Amino acid sequence: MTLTNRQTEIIDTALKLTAEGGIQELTIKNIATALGITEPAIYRHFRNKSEIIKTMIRKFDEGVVPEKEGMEGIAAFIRSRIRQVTDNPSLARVMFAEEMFLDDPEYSELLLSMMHRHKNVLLRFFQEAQERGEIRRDIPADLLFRLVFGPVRLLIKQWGMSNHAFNLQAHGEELLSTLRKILW
Amino acid sequence: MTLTNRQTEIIDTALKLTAEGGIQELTIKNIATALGITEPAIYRHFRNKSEIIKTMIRKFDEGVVPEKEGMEGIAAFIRSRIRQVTDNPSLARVMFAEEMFLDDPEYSELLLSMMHRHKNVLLRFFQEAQERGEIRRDIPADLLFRLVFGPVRLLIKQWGMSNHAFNLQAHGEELLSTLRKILW
Amino acid sequence: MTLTNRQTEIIDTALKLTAEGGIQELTIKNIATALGITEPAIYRHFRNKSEIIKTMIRKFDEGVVPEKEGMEGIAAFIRSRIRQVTDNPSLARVMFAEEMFLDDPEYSELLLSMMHRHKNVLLRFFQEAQERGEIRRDIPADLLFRLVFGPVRLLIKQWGMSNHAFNLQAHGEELLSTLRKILW
Amino acid sequence: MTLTNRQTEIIDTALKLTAEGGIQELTIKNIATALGITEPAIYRHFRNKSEIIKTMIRKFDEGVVPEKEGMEGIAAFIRSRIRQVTDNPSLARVMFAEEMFLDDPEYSELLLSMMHRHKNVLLRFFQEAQERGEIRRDIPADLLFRLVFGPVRLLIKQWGMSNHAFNLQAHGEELLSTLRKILW
DNA sequence: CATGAATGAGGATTCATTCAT
DNA sequence: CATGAATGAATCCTCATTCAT
Repeated sequence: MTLTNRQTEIIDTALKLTAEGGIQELTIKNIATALGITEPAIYRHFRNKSEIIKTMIRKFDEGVVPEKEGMEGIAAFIRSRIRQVTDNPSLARVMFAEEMFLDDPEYSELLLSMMHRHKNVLLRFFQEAQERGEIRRDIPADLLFRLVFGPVRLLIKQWGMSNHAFNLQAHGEELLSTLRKILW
Repeated sequence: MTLTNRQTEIIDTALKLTAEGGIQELTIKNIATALGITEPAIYRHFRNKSEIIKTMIRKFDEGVVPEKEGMEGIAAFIRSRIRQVTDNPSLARVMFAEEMFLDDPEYSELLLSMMHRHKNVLLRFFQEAQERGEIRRDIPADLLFRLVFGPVRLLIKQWGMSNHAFNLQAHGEELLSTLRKILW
Repeated sequence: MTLTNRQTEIIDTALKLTAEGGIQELTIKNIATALGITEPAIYRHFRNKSEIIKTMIRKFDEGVVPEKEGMEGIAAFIRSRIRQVTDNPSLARVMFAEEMFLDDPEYSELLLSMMHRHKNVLLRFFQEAQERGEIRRDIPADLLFRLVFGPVRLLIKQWGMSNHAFNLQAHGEELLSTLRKILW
Repeated sequence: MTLTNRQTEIIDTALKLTAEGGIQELTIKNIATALGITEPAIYRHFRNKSEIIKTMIRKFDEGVVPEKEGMEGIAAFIRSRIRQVTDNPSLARVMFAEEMFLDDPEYSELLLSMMHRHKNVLLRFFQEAQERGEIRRDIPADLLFRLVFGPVRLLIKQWGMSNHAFNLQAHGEELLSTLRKILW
């Protein structure tokens, strides 16, 4: 996914608009106005709105899957998510808002496939962590996934909804160490 | 919040439409068509679309706050959420999708105030639970909230996104007992 | 095909616009303005522009196929076409302009199927006429079709392009009797 | 009308596009894409779209008027039309579709003046043919024109609409000899 | 001779809402 | 309690054309 400068600008604007006002605010006109150009100009850079949204969604996914193993992999995944979100704070309000893209099956499928891909990677991490004794063994991987990523999602969401009122990174580390503590 | 029959029908339809296709599918026309009436007829029952959405949002909140204390209160809260959602499965895809209502400050405030109210009640429960020794004391209440309700939210969301592919109540109980175990 | 009053008005306007300025002039806005209403109002009466065009095309076909036989059938067909066109002069510039509707396969198919239906009826008439000795037998039916309907089409087209500068009915009768004479 | 190579390519593409999808498909973008160049490049070769269309229309007229007399002239005219169309099959669907160019008076006038010029030449041929006894004298020239060119037009149109499903030249000769026979 | 980026005008369509009946 | 007909505002998108490079 290599984007031109203008394309990146458009996607970033789209992200910001969606984060601030929901999908309803994501209109071609709003993007164009925010960029100081006219609506038709957008179409030189993306075939249609659908392509913009799909490119935006694909951005949620950028380089999150780490090349580690076990508990290390899990921690790396969480940290990469947090880094991604602090780098581009708009993501915090959009990344886990799958419902916002429900209207077009194309989007929901894209999102769902991303979710599943991540989940599979993480389930493997959990299994490894259990085998290595990094995590207690009496909790099924599925449940572990929920116990770990439920809080991570909620933390990021709270950070977004609070307009970044607290230090996400610090809270992320705190969450991580607490998770380590209670899951073993 | 006493609703006439027709009003209840309208809200339920609104809920279903939003759950299935996102906010974008929630149009007066879609509600009217689903109910087999015409668009102007809707306005006999609600002043405008805004009222419909706000009534819908208020439904997320129905009788969730239990009159218990400590760990009992927390468990009761979670069980009441799960009951609410199994009673009206559409809620699962809508209830925690705050981002969907971002476009109108009126909605986000309503939602946010609900979130805060719940959070305060729950923080009290956590404190009580810690004081009573039902929950370990070395985790700040804020973090506890995330650790408990992150997974609950994710569980309900997964149930909704999977089109109710698993037994939510059973998974809820499993989650609850695991939480008790690890937070001990 | 029963149309409401408004629908008939819309189709008649569409016909007139197309006749006067070609397909390019057939816009929802032009129809609406001609009728003194706004564009969205049109959509109360037709699902979309496509339905308007298809309804318009179907009008070319109204009651043209006579219940006669042989030469009588042919004459009746021609006279009914001429009557149809004098009743609604806009038809003259549209009816045989199949190329105007080339952009949508739905239209061209509709048009083509109409053409074929008519052709089949007429080929039968020609055959009957030849069997009865009303028409000379040394010309294949296909060619007869061209010899008769080529001139009819051209006559109607000339009438339309000349802004109805001559008496179509009289010229039609003249053409008819000449055809009888030369095809003897 | 001397055209550069690129101009000829543009006109041929325009012709093909119009033949295949009607005037609506004749856009600068479609021409450019078909030629593998960008839209602004078109404007190096034609001042504007109007010039393209007018050049295209003028092509309908290329070398059709023969230097013969009487029946010979008529036959030559028909044969030249058929040759023109077999040389460039797209013409078959465009040449006699005057209605397609109705939206701009400039085009319709151009087309009409062409039609009239041809008609005058042909009327002279008919007159000569009648004087020479090549054609029966009891039919007015106007009507003769319709009787001959109605079928010719229809034949060419049928050939175009059928995607050149039959041998146009052979059918043309058959039509010609039949015309000779019945008009004698 | 060609492109990349842009624009003003206009296209079809949808939306929430109103009003007379 | 409901409908039929309408509207203003907004949506996405396409078109011919321009201009700097």
